Amino acid sequence: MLQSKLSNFVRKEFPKDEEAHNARLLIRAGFIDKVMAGVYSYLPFGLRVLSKINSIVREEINKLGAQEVLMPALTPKENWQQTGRWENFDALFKVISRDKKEFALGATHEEIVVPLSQKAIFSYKDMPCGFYQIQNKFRDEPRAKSGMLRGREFVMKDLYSFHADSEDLDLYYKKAIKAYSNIFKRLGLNAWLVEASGGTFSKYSHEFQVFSPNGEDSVVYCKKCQFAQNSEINSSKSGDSCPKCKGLLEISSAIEVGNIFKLNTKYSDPFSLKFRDKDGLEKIVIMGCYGIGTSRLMGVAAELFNDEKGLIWPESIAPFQFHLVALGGGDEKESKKVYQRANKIYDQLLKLGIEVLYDDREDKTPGEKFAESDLIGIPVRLVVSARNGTKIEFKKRNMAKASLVDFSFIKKYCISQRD
RNA sequence: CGGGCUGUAGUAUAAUGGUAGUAUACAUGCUUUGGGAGUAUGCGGCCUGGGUUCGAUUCCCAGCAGCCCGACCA
Repeated sequence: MLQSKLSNFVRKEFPKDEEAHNARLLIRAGFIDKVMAGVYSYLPFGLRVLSKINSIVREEINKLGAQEVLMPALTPKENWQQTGRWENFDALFKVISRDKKEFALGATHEEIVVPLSQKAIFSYKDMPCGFYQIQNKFRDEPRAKSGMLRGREFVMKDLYSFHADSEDLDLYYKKAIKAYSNIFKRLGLNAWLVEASGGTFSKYSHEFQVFSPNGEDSVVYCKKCQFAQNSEINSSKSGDSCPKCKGLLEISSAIEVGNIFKLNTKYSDPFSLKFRDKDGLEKIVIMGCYGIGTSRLMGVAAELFNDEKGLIWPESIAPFQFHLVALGGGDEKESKKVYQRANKIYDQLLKLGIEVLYDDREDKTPGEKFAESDLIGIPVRLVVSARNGTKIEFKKRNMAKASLVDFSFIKKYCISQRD
């Protein structure tokens, strides 16, 4: 994309109404805009990152065999009454229509997906079966905080699985854990699988937690055997011995990036979601649910991957792979040549199918271009200038050193990245 | 929902019971071009309502909004 044609949302100052590192950086670098507490717009750069996260999640969940659907955000009161959550779910956003009918904005979709699956699940042969969606969720949080980490509207992938028996659920659950691990690995996140309470969903659950000093959660963990529990179900202190391997327990604050539950019949019961089993008997469907906040993941990445100059995106979710920066100025003829060379490189990169942001703005000084480039945090910066002649300066965002290369090097680099 | 802090220009900030300042951004000109350039000119502002006062952006009260702590967090 040509930067000269893009609206520039980059700011010189951090916003005063955000304290959370992730939101400060994302807003300043022009990825998101704050609309109100806990609600943000995704700007061109931010949307690219979010879309990439969603794509990775989609790929891995598709591999699980789940089917993507899109359910409504506006949902009927009756469904929530059926499960008792119209009254019990405090964070449910409720809206009233002009004829005084009440609705809920989707905070989670058991109440919608169960009646939906009722239309496709009749036999044990119809299972296992999984439906998922990537959609905006609404939660009336008592207090929105930590920037993108706890919003009132956010993007979430929610998957619901349906099974004839609990063994099949166990199997699916294990596969889901693997899928989630793949997702976090691809995002460059070191996520721990942590046992947690099930809240109102079920007896217990598993969370995926990324350690960070700014996390809301607290995790008790053992490096030796990977034992990990949320502090809400384990009151051990740092230095206590691990119940599994007697190793040393440690405690870290952490950000929850995924949560999976065995729902069993909690939501199939109220809707009488039944099927005919091999033995001819009618039985109740067993369920699991699996959530990942993809907009939160963007916040987590921003929270973790940065330095004093700005963001540093992992390749897999960077808004662009290359930031091509042309430095004109000085002698007019030389300047023209620089932009001509840069234009050509831009075209060549596009032909290679590379996502490249091209800073072709002739009215910006080098200092401003560099500062903005670092702030945006694209993994590789390519500089074309009179000083570099026909060579291109190649610099990784997370490295201090730059090197002068030919286009053939860049081509090779792109190919190596694909493998 | 309790407690605390804060609302000044697009953004970030300063001062003040009596004409609101700086930086940046924006517009125009000239100069400049490898780490947020220089210069000149211009445009642009005190959250809302009430109270005290001759006079309130400033003090008081309320509301609204934002942030933080707590409670909550499916």
